[in-house]
Amino acid sequence: MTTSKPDATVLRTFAPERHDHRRCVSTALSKADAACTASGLRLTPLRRRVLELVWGSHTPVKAYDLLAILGRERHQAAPPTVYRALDFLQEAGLVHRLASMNAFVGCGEPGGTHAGQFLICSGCGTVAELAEPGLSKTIAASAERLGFEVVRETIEIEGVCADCRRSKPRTGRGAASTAAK
Amino acid sequence: MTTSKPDATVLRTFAPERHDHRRCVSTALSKADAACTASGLRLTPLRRRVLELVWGSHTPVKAYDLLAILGRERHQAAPPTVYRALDFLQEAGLVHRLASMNAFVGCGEPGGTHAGQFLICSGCGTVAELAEPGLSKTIAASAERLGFEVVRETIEIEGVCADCRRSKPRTGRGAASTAAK
DNA sequence: AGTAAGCTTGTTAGATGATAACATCAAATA
DNA sequence: TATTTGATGTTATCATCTAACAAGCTTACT
Repeated sequence: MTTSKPDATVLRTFAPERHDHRRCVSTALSKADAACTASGLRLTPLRRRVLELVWGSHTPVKAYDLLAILGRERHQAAPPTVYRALDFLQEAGLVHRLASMNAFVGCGEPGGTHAGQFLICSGCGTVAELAEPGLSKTIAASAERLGFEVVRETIEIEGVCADCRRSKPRTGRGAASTAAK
Repeated sequence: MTTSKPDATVLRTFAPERHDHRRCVSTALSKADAACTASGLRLTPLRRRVLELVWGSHTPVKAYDLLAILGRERHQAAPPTVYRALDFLQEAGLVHRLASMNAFVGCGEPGGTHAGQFLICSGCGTVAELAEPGLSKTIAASAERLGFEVVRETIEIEGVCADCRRSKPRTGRGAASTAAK
Protein backbone atom coordinates (compact mmCIF):
# COMPACT_ATOMS: atom_id res chain seq x y z
CA MET A 1 0.00 0.00 0.00
CA THR A 2 1.52 3.25 -0.87
CA THR A 3 -0.65 6.07 -2.05
CA SER A 4 -3.60 8.29 -1.23
CA LYS A 5 -2.97 8.63 2.47
CA PRO A 6 -4.19 11.69 4.26
CA ASP A 7 -0.78 12.17 5.85
CA ALA A 8 1.37 13.63 3.14
CA THR A 9 4.60 13.06 5.02
CA VAL A 10 4.25 9.30 4.77
CA LEU A 11 5.35 8.39 1.27
CA ARG A 12 5.06 4.70 1.81
CA THR A 13 3.41 2.96 4.74
CA PHE A 14 4.21 -0.36 6.28
CA ALA A 15 2.53 -3.11 4.32
CA PRO A 16 -0.66 -4.14 6.03
CA GLU A 17 -1.08 -7.83 6.55
CA ARG A 18 -3.73 -8.26 3.91
CA HIS A 19 -3.86 -6.22 0.78
CA ASP A 20 -3.69 -6.80 -2.90
CA HIS A 21 -0.06 -6.13 -3.45
CA ARG A 22 -0.38 -6.55 -7.18
CA ARG A 23 -2.19 -3.25 -7.20
CA CYS A 24 0.73 -1.57 -5.45
CA VAL A 25 3.03 -2.94 -8.09
CA SER A 26 0.94 -1.90 -11.05
CA THR A 27 0.37 1.53 -9.57
CA ALA A 28 4.07 1.97 -9.02
CA LEU A 29 4.84 0.87 -12.57
CA SER A 30 2.30 3.26 -14.01
CA LYS A 31 3.77 6.11 -12.04
CA ALA A 32 7.21 5.12 -13.20
CA ASP A 33 6.12 5.04 -16.82
CA ALA A 34 4.65 8.48 -16.48
CA ALA A 35 7.63 9.90 -14.64
CA CYS A 36 10.11 8.56 -17.18
CA THR A 37 8.09 9.73 -20.11
CA ALA A 38 7.81 13.15 -18.56
CA SER A 39 11.54 13.48 -17.97
CA GLY A 40 12.73 11.75 -21.11
CA LEU A 41 14.28 8.78 -19.36
CA ARG A 42 14.14 5.36 -20.95
CA LEU A 43 12.42 2.82 -18.80
CA THR A 44 13.55 -0.17 -20.86
CA PRO A 45 12.02 -3.64 -20.45
CA LEU A 46 14.93 -4.73 -18.29
CA ARG A 47 14.75 -1.70 -16.04
CA ARG A 48 11.00 -1.96 -15.83
CA ARG A 49 11.24 -5.60 -14.91
CA VAL A 50 13.75 -4.88 -12.17
CA LEU A 51 11.51 -2.17 -10.81
CA GLU A 52 8.61 -4.61 -10.89
CA LEU A 53 10.64 -7.16 -8.97
CA VAL A 54 11.67 -4.60 -6.38
CA TRP A 55 8.07 -3.59 -5.85
CA GLY A 56 7.00 -7.21 -5.96
CA SER A 57 8.50 -7.78 -2.56
CA HIS A 58 6.96 -6.37 0.57
CA THR A 59 10.40 -6.06 2.05
CA PRO A 60 13.66 -4.58 0.81
CA VAL A 61 15.26 -6.67 -1.90
CA LYS A 62 18.89 -7.62 -2.24
CA ALA A 63 20.66 -7.19 -5.55
CA TYR A 64 21.64 -10.82 -5.73
CA ASP A 65 18.06 -11.95 -5.17
CA LEU A 66 17.08 -9.94 -8.19
CA LEU A 67 19.99 -11.42 -10.04
CA ALA A 68 18.82 -14.93 -9.24
CA ILE A 69 15.34 -14.22 -10.52
CA LEU A 70 16.59 -12.56 -13.68
CA GLY A 71 18.95 -15.45 -14.22
CA ARG A 72 16.02 -17.83 -14.27
CA GLU A 73 14.00 -15.63 -16.60
CA ARG A 74 16.63 -14.61 -19.07
CA HIS A 75 19.00 -17.59 -19.24
CA GLN A 76 21.81 -15.19 -18.47
CA ALA A 77 22.31 -12.35 -16.08
CA ALA A 78 25.45 -11.08 -14.46
CA PRO A 79 25.81 -8.65 -11.57
CA PRO A 80 26.30 -5.57 -13.76
CA THR A 81 22.94 -6.23 -15.34
CA VAL A 82 21.16 -5.78 -12.08
CA TYR A 83 23.37 -3.07 -10.62
CA ARG A 84 23.08 -0.94 -13.71
CA ALA A 85 19.33 -1.20 -13.67
CA LEU A 86 19.28 -0.34 -9.98
CA ASP A 87 21.59 2.62 -10.56
CA PHE A 88 19.26 3.93 -13.19
CA LEU A 89 16.21 3.45 -11.02
CA GLN A 90 17.87 5.22 -8.14
CA GLU A 91 18.86 8.19 -10.23
CA ALA A 92 15.38 8.32 -11.63
CA GLY A 93 14.10 8.42 -8.07
CA LEU A 94 12.14 5.21 -8.50
CA VAL A 95 13.90 3.12 -5.90
CA HIS A 96 15.92 3.83 -2.79
CA ARG A 97 18.91 1.99 -1.49
CA LEU A 98 18.95 1.27 2.21
CA ALA A 99 22.58 1.59 3.22
CA SER A 100 22.06 -0.06 6.58
CA MET A 101 20.98 -3.30 4.96
CA ASN A 102 22.34 -3.20 1.43
CA ALA A 103 18.91 -3.55 -0.05
CA PHE A 104 16.47 -1.70 -2.23
CA VAL A 105 12.87 -0.56 -1.90
CA GLY A 106 10.52 1.02 -4.35
CA CYS A 107 10.01 4.72 -3.82
CA GLY A 108 6.50 5.66 -2.80
CA GLU A 109 6.59 9.05 -4.43
CA PRO A 110 8.78 9.10 -7.51
CA GLY A 111 9.67 12.30 -9.23
CA GLY A 112 12.37 14.54 -7.89
CA THR A 113 15.31 12.81 -6.30
CA HIS A 114 14.48 13.34 -2.69
CA ALA A 115 16.19 12.29 0.48
CA GLY A 116 14.59 9.27 2.01
CA GLN A 117 13.73 8.84 5.63
CA PHE A 118 12.98 5.24 6.43
CA LEU A 119 11.47 3.29 9.25
CA ILE A 120 12.51 -0.34 9.02
CA CYS A 121 10.62 -2.92 11.04
CA SER A 122 12.85 -5.67 12.32
CA GLY A 123 9.79 -7.82 12.96
CA CYS A 124 8.18 -8.08 9.55
CA GLY A 125 10.92 -6.48 7.52
CA THR A 126 8.65 -3.93 5.88
CA VAL A 127 9.65 -0.35 5.42
CA ALA A 128 7.89 2.98 5.64
CA GLU A 129 9.21 6.00 3.85
CA LEU A 130 8.73 9.42 5.37
CA ALA A 131 9.35 12.93 4.19
CA GLU A 132 9.29 14.91 7.40
CA PRO A 133 10.27 18.46 6.64
CA GLY A 134 10.77 18.97 10.36
CA LEU A 135 13.40 16.32 10.41
CA SER A 136 15.38 17.77 7.54
CA LYS A 137 14.97 21.16 9.11
CA THR A 138 16.38 20.00 12.43
CA ILE A 139 19.33 18.45 10.65
CA ALA A 140 19.91 21.54 8.60
CA ALA A 141 19.88 23.63 11.77
CA SER A 142 22.46 21.44 13.48
CA ALA A 143 24.64 21.45 10.41
CA GLU A 144 24.30 25.18 10.06
CA ARG A 145 25.72 25.80 13.49
CA LEU A 146 28.88 23.98 12.43
CA GLY A 147 29.03 25.65 9.06
CA PHE A 148 28.32 22.32 7.40
CA GLU A 149 26.59 22.22 4.04
CA VAL A 150 24.22 19.27 3.70
CA VAL A 151 24.29 17.38 0.42
CA ARG A 152 22.74 14.02 1.13
CA GLU A 153 20.86 12.58 4.07
CA THR A 154 20.88 8.93 5.06
CA ILE A 155 18.23 8.38 7.69
CA GLU A 156 17.27 4.82 8.46
CA ILE A 157 15.48 4.06 11.69
CA GLU A 158 15.26 0.49 12.82
CA GLY A 159 12.56 -0.62 15.19
CA VAL A 160 9.22 -2.36 15.48
CA CYS A 161 6.11 -1.36 13.59
CA ALA A 162 2.69 -1.06 15.17
CA ASP A 163 1.42 -4.38 13.80
CA CYS A 164 4.42 -6.28 15.09
CA ARG A 165 4.17 -4.63 18.48
CA ARG A 166 0.57 -5.80 18.73
CA SER A 167 1.29 -9.36 17.68
CA LYS A 168 4.42 -9.73 19.78
CA PRO A 169 3.87 -7.50 22.77
CA ARG A 170 6.88 -6.78 24.89
CA THR A 171 6.91 -7.91 28.48
CA GLY A 172 8.34 -5.81 31.25
CA ARG A 173 11.82 -7.25 31.11
CA GLY A 174 12.73 -9.18 28.01
CA ALA A 175 10.34 -11.28 26.00
CA ALA A 176 9.59 -14.63 27.57
CA SER A 177 8.36 -16.74 24.69
CA THR A 178 10.96 -16.18 22.02
CA ALA A 179 13.80 -15.60 24.43
CA ALA A 180 15.61 -18.80 23.46
CA LYS A 181 18.11 -18.52 20.64
CA MET B 1 40.22 16.76 18.34
CA THR B 2 37.40 15.37 20.29
CA THR B 3 36.82 16.48 23.82
CA SER B 4 36.20 19.41 26.09
CA LYS B 5 34.09 21.47 23.71
CA PRO B 6 31.57 23.85 25.15
CA ASP B 7 28.86 22.46 22.88
CA ALA B 8 27.88 19.20 24.51
CA THR B 9 25.94 17.98 21.50
CA VAL B 10 29.10 17.70 19.42
CA LEU B 11 30.75 14.48 20.51
CA ARG B 12 33.49 14.67 17.94
CA THR B 13 34.33 17.64 15.78
CA PHE B 14 35.82 17.73 12.34
CA ALA B 15 39.57 17.40 12.56
CA PRO B 16 41.18 20.81 12.33
CA GLU B 17 44.00 21.10 9.85
CA ARG B 18 46.72 21.27 12.44
CA HIS B 19 46.57 19.52 15.73
CA ASP B 20 48.50 16.90 17.57
CA HIS B 21 46.46 13.90 16.67
CA ARG B 22 48.51 11.61 18.86
CA ARG B 23 46.89 13.29 21.79
CA CYS B 24 43.44 12.46 20.44
CA VAL B 25 44.50 8.86 20.15
CA SER B 26 45.99 8.56 23.60
CA THR B 27 43.02 10.31 25.14
CA ALA B 28 40.66 7.97 23.38
CA LEU B 29 42.62 4.93 24.51
CA SER B 30 42.66 6.10 28.10
CA LYS B 31 38.93 6.61 28.02
CA ALA B 32 38.51 3.17 26.51
CA ASP B 33 40.65 1.58 29.20
CA ALA B 34 38.59 3.25 31.86
CA ALA B 35 35.27 2.39 30.25
CA CYS B 36 36.18 -1.26 29.81
CA THR B 37 37.52 -1.59 33.30
CA ALA B 38 34.38 -0.02 34.65
CA SER B 39 32.08 -2.35 32.77
CA GLY B 40 34.16 -5.48 33.05
CA LEU B 41 34.91 -5.79 29.35
CA ARG B 42 38.26 -7.09 28.21
CA LEU B 43 40.14 -4.65 26.05
CA THR B 44 42.75 -7.15 24.92
CA PRO B 45 45.96 -6.07 23.16
CA LEU B 46 44.46 -6.91 19.79
CA ARG B 47 41.27 -4.97 20.42
CA ARG B 48 43.19 -2.09 21.87
CA ARG B 49 45.47 -2.02 18.86
CA VAL B 50 42.53 -2.00 16.47
CA LEU B 51 40.97 0.85 18.40
CA GLU B 52 44.27 2.69 18.23
CA LEU B 53 44.42 2.21 14.48
CA VAL B 54 40.87 3.42 14.03
CA TRP B 55 41.60 6.54 16.03
CA GLY B 56 44.93 6.91 14.29
CA SER B 57 43.18 7.98 11.14
CA HIS B 58 41.51 11.33 10.80
CA THR B 59 38.99 9.79 8.51
CA PRO B 60 36.81 6.69 8.70
CA VAL B 61 38.80 3.51 8.29
CA LYS B 62 37.93 0.48 6.20
CA ALA B 63 38.14 -2.96 7.72
CA TYR B 64 40.54 -4.13 5.05
CA ASP B 65 42.88 -1.22 5.67
CA LEU B 66 43.10 -2.32 9.26
CA LEU B 67 43.61 -5.86 8.09
CA ALA B 68 46.53 -4.82 5.91
CA ILE B 69 48.22 -3.01 8.78
CA LEU B 70 47.67 -5.87 11.19
CA GLY B 71 48.97 -8.27 8.59
CA ARG B 72 52.23 -6.37 8.47
CA GLU B 73 52.51 -6.20 12.23
CA ARG B 74 51.52 -9.69 13.19
CA HIS B 75 52.70 -11.84 10.31
CA GLN B 76 49.21 -13.17 10.07
CA ALA B 77 45.76 -11.68 10.16
CA ALA B 78 42.57 -12.82 8.51
CA PRO B 79 39.30 -10.90 8.10
CA PRO B 80 37.66 -12.42 11.19
CA THR B 81 40.47 -11.05 13.31
CA VAL B 82 39.58 -7.52 12.41
CA TYR B 83 35.83 -7.92 12.21
CA ARG B 84 35.65 -9.52 15.60
CA ALA B 85 37.66 -6.77 17.14
CA LEU B 86 35.44 -4.19 15.46
CA ASP B 87 32.32 -5.99 16.65
CA PHE B 88 33.58 -5.87 20.18
CA LEU B 89 34.49 -2.21 19.93
CA GLN B 90 31.10 -1.37 18.53
CA GLU B 91 29.24 -3.19 21.25
CA ALA B 92 31.45 -1.53 23.81
CA GLY B 93 30.47 1.79 22.26
CA LEU B 94 34.05 2.63 21.38
CA VAL B 95 33.67 2.83 17.64
CA HIS B 96 30.82 3.44 15.23
CA ARG B 97 30.23 1.90 11.88
CA LEU B 98 29.18 4.24 9.10
CA ALA B 99 26.77 2.22 7.02
CA SER B 100 26.82 4.65 4.13
CA MET B 101 30.51 4.09 3.53
CA ASN B 102 31.31 0.76 5.16
CA ALA B 103 33.85 2.31 7.44
CA PHE B 104 34.55 2.87 11.10
CA VAL B 105 35.27 5.87 13.29
CA GLY B 106 36.25 6.17 16.91
CA CYS B 107 33.45 7.26 19.17
CA GLY B 108 34.01 10.63 20.74
CA GLU B 109 32.09 9.86 23.88
CA PRO B 110 32.31 6.20 24.80
CA GLY B 111 30.18 4.72 27.48
CA GLY B 112 26.59 3.82 26.91
CA THR B 113 25.76 2.53 23.46
CA HIS B 114 24.24 5.63 21.98
CA ALA B 115 22.79 6.38 18.61
CA GLY B 116 25.21 8.11 16.33
CA GLN B 117 24.46 11.13 14.25
CA PHE B 118 27.22 11.87 11.81
CA LEU B 119 28.23 14.66 9.50
CA ILE B 120 30.58 13.34 6.85
CA CYS B 121 32.59 15.80 4.81
CA SER B 122 33.10 14.69 1.25
CA GLY B 123 35.92 17.20 0.89
CA CYS B 124 38.37 16.15 3.56
CA GLY B 125 36.67 12.93 4.60
CA THR B 126 36.54 13.81 8.27
CA VAL B 127 33.51 13.12 10.37
CA ALA B 128 31.74 14.91 13.18
CA GLU B 129 29.58 13.05 15.61
CA LEU B 130 26.56 14.75 17.08
CA ALA B 131 24.12 13.90 19.77
CA GLU B 132 21.27 16.26 19.09
CA PRO B 133 18.44 15.43 21.43
CA GLY B 134 16.18 17.52 19.22
CA LEU B 135 16.90 15.27 16.29
CA SER B 136 16.15 12.09 18.15
CA LYS B 137 13.07 13.75 19.56
CA THR B 138 11.80 14.70 16.13
CA ILE B 139 12.36 11.17 14.92
CA ALA B 140 10.67 9.73 17.95
CA ALA B 141 7.67 11.99 17.35
CA SER B 142 7.33 10.90 13.71
CA ALA B 143 7.67 7.29 14.69
CA GLU B 144 5.19 7.70 17.49
CA ARG B 145 2.47 8.88 15.15
CA LEU B 146 2.81 5.59 13.26
CA GLY B 147 3.04 3.49 16.39
CA PHE B 148 6.62 2.66 15.55
CA GLU B 149 9.06 1.83 18.33
CA VAL B 150 12.55 3.10 17.61
CA VAL B 151 15.42 0.76 18.38
CA ARG B 152 18.35 2.06 16.41
CA GLU B 153 19.00 5.24 14.47
CA THR B 154 21.26 5.45 11.47
CA ILE B 155 21.77 9.10 10.64
CA GLU B 156 24.59 9.94 8.29
CA ILE B 157 24.66 13.32 6.65
CA GLU B 158 26.98 13.86 3.76
CA GLY B 159 28.12 17.30 2.82
CA VAL B 160 30.94 19.82 3.06
CA CYS B 161 32.47 21.02 6.31
CA ALA B 162 33.22 24.65 7.07
CA ASP B 163 36.93 24.36 6.38
CA CYS B 164 36.42 22.77 3.01
CA ARG B 165 33.82 25.34 2.07
CA ARG B 166 36.31 28.07 2.80
CA SER B 167 39.15 26.49 0.87
CA LYS B 168 37.04 25.50 -2.10
CA PRO B 169 34.27 28.05 -2.24
CA ARG B 170 31.39 27.25 -4.51
CA THR B 171 30.72 29.48 -7.47
CA GLY B 172 27.22 30.34 -8.57
CA ARG B 173 26.89 27.48 -11.00
CA GLY B 174 29.32 24.64 -10.62
CA ALA B 175 32.90 24.86 -9.46
CA ALA B 176 35.33 26.12 -12.06
CA SER B 177 38.75 25.06 -10.87
CA THR B 178 38.34 21.43 -9.96
CA ALA B 179 35.54 20.77 -12.39
CA ALA B 180 37.55 18.45 -14.62
CA LYS B 181 36.94 14.93 -13.38
C1' DA C 1 48.43 -27.24 41.26
C1' DG C 2 44.71 -29.46 38.39
C1' DT C 3 41.07 -28.93 35.41
C1' DA C 4 36.81 -27.68 33.45
C1' DA C 5 34.33 -23.84 31.33
C1' DG C 6 34.12 -20.03 28.68
C1' DC C 7 36.16 -16.45 26.15
C1' DT C 8 39.59 -15.03 22.59
C1' DT C 9 42.13 -15.74 18.62
C1' DG C 10 43.84 -18.52 14.53
C1' DT C 11 42.66 -20.55 10.20
C1' DT C 12 40.27 -22.07 6.20
C1' DA C 13 36.76 -21.43 3.22
C1' DG C 14 33.11 -19.26 1.14
C1' DA C 15 28.97 -16.21 0.78
C1' DT C 16 27.51 -11.78 -0.49
C1' DG C 17 28.01 -7.09 -2.49
C1' DA C 18 29.84 -4.25 -6.10
C1' DT C 19 32.71 -2.57 -10.10
C1' DA C 20 36.16 -2.34 -14.18
C1' DA C 21 36.81 -3.05 -18.83
C1' DC C 22 35.68 -4.28 -23.11
C1' DA C 23 32.39 -6.34 -26.67
C1' DT C 24 28.06 -6.22 -28.83
C1' DC C 25 23.67 -4.61 -29.93
C1' DA C 26 19.86 -1.26 -30.45
C1' DA C 27 18.05 3.42 -30.82
C1' DA C 28 18.33 8.15 -32.12
C1' DT C 29 20.16 11.44 -35.17
C1' DA C 30 22.53 13.48 -38.95
C1' DT D 1 22.60 4.91 -44.73
C1' DA D 2 26.24 6.35 -41.68
C1' DT D 3 27.29 7.99 -37.28
C1' DT D 4 26.81 8.48 -32.70
C1' DT D 5 25.03 7.50 -28.34
C1' DG D 6 23.19 4.71 -25.00
C1' DA D 7 21.94 -0.03 -23.25
C1' DT D 8 23.14 -4.56 -22.45
C1' DG D 9 26.19 -8.79 -22.55
C1' DT D 10 30.37 -10.85 -20.80
C1' DT D 11 34.39 -11.84 -18.27
C1' DA D 12 37.01 -11.03 -14.58
C1' DT D 13 38.04 -9.22 -10.36
C1' DC D 14 37.81 -6.60 -6.18
C1' DA D 15 35.63 -5.54 -1.69
C1' DT D 16 32.96 -6.67 2.32
C1' DC D 17 31.59 -9.84 5.58
C1' DT D 18 30.53 -14.40 7.91
C1' DA D 19 30.42 -19.51 9.06
C1' DA D 20 32.64 -23.16 11.17
C1' DC D 21 35.95 -25.37 13.54
C1' DA D 22 40.61 -25.58 15.88
C1' DA D 23 43.75 -23.98 19.18
C1' DG D 24 45.14 -21.16 22.95
C1' DC D 25 44.29 -18.30 27.19
C1' DT D 26 41.83 -16.84 31.51
C1' DT D 27 39.09 -17.53 35.10
C1' DA D 28 37.14 -19.86 38.73
C1' DC D 29 36.53 -23.64 41.28
C1' DT D 30 38.18 -27.98 43.60
